[in-house]
Amino acid sequence: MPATASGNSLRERGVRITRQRQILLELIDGSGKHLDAEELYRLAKEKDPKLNRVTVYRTLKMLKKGGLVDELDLMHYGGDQHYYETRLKQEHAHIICLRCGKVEEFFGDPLQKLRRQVEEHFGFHILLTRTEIGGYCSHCQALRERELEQAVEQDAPAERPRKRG
Amino acid sequence: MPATASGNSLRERGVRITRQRQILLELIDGSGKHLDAEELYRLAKEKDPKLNRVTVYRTLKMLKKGGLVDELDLMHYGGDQHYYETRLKQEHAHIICLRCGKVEEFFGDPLQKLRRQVEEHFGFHILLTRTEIGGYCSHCQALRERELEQAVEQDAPAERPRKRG
DNA sequence: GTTAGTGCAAACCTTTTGCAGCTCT
DNA sequence: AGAGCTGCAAAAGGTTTGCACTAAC
Repeated sequence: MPATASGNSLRERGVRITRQRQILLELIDGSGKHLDAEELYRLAKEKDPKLNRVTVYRTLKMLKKGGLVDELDLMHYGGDQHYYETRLKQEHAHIICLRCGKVEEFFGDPLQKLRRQVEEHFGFHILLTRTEIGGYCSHCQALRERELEQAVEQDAPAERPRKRG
Repeated sequence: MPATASGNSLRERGVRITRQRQILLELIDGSGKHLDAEELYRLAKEKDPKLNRVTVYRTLKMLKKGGLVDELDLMHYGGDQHYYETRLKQEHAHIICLRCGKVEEFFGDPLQKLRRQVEEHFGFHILLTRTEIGGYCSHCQALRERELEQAVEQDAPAERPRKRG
């Protein structure tokens, strides 16, 4: 169970495993999606209504610092918040459809090659990497074209969804 | 000059070239660095003290939308603000030293290969990409080690009371 | 003259901080 | 017992919006 693994690894560093942290770790590990702080908070409150938003932020910060989770921006698709995922062994890129918001993950040798080349070329010691690719998924490409045609007809440009506003 | 090129390209889209926009375009194009909104605002005010911060944000948004500038996060090195650069013909990664903040740019075939593979593999239509790599530059690696050693020494002068003394 | 763009103030969203009290070890 | 963690309130940082006025075309 990944949550337990993280728990152990944290415990060894002298970090206390509180009820709140267990809940949050399980959610980050268990949910198949990339959660942002607010969504994580919402889910966590279902398990413990007293759990505070601040605790979510503090826990995320700690996990980030400890290298247990990675922080993503997902091309700011949904706004300026950050998304989180448990750190995998293998590097991968995130591919975000700017129309439907679907996120794909790409594991491939260009990423490892990039890493190696950067280390060699600059003598750089890499700690974290983030590769994000935005555009339209195969499904949305046709739909997008139709949208644009309609937009021209109606002179009403379609904006992508935002949380604010 | 790039500012003029951008200006023309904008004009063709029916965007008005105001004094404020000229100033901002020149700054983004001319400065060798990656500026964030606040720094851009500061520099712009030197040329026109009446220019408003909001205009900076609105102009950046427009340029982003128009594909004339790219938005970077630089691994949130300096906080949660965004940085901007004029869009180059060639894709490149940003390599950020998390100690000194120095930013290197890497142009290399892994990036083109990544792009091609993602397009082929997912049938994805790529609009923008962002690759950021954080770590320690060659210069800072040694300094970082020394910092850590000193931190340990100052933490535990004679003994090393891990849990209690 | 139109219409897009600006400045100003105020709102907004996300994240952080200070502090008193609670809890894990 | 005591450092570490939590909750609450409040603030901070970065960005956006509403509206009346101004300026580019």
